[in-house]
Amino acid sequence: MEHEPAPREADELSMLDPRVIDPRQEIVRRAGLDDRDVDQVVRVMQALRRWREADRRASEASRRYMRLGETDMRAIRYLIAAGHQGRAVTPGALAEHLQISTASTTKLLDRLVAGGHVLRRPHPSDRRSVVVEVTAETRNTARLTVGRRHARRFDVAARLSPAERDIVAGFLEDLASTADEE
Amino acid sequence: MEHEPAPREADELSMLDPRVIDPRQEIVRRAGLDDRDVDQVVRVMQALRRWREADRRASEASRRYMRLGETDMRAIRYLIAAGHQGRAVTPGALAEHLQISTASTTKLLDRLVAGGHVLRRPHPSDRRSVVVEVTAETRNTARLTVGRRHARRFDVAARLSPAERDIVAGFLEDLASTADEE
DNA sequence: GGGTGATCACTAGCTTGGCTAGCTAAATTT
DNA sequence: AAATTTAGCTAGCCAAGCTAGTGATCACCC
Repeated sequence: MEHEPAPREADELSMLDPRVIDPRQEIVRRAGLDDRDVDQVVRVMQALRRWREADRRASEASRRYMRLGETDMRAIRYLIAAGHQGRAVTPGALAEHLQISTASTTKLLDRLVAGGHVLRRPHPSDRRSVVVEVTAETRNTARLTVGRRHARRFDVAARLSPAERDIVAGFLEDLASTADEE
Repeated sequence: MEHEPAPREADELSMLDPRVIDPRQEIVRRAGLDDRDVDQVVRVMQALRRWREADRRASEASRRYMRLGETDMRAIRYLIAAGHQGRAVTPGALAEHLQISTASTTKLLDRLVAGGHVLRRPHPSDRRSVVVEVTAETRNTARLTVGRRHARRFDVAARLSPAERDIVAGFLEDLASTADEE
């Protein structure tokens, strides 16, 4: 088995280039760019894709390490963050955040309880309900694995100058709100 | 915080701030940053997360539109890209690309064939094998939905100056290779 | 207070999309 | 020509979603 770093990425690249996806070049014409500009923009978009893929792989690795599914990991991250802010989380709130049904959340919690990752405690004021808490051990493990990934990311951003950080942050914010449109 | 539109986002923010995730502040100390720097870097990372989330939602929307699962959509994108380069794709190659078993690929192709998205043709030179092709209609639909998303992204990058594009691309490339480390 | 509808988590049972194991036909190697 | 490898498929399992429906509790309104 060969660990191909290159062709994997290259395979889908054609869809990133507006000259390919949009044969009539409307996008390019509208933006008023020349070929050099287009190449540069494509480079940005390739980099964006590369990062997203790399990050996906990395977070998959830490999930594997903790033997958790994707949703399970999201749940734990959410619970840790909420706990950090002193907010109690009920199964219903968790379902809402994860955008899954409450039935699936019950099963999710059963899994996490069985794995020793969370506890169900009685809700202090509503006897129908429950408060979910992450165990100390899982919290620490998650902090270590997620934290390390974050630290590396952080270092990269830290190397930028303040002006560069503004440019990058502004670009990403624009991108995010554009993606959310419509 | 500031203009945060979604509490949804804010919920997980604490894990993005190294002052929270790393109480002993080793990350910050190592990078030699003051509080203002940290805020700025955190802003970059929040923006990065916001974009990733927004993009995830957007691509989910186009999957819903085409009534396809995540893997199914990836498969179609791959097939379209390959077709564009004149490369024939076999089920085996698709399995390799998607990183799923060949058995799952058979089922995947059954689904896609049933939905009228792809065709199985006999392989021209290997009678054990098969060539998979996307139907013209699905290709067009995919181009429209994926393409529109891309066009919007493209426009954002196009608004940057050439120098800014270099900064952004460089940053993202660093980020990607850092994420792949270890 | 006492009834009534809403809300909470949970259970039961289905569906989907992965997986491994094993098959047959064809290609390739010896 | 025989043996091995490779390609895709079938059979059957499992994990993690879903919808529908339940019982307990809450909140409101008379």
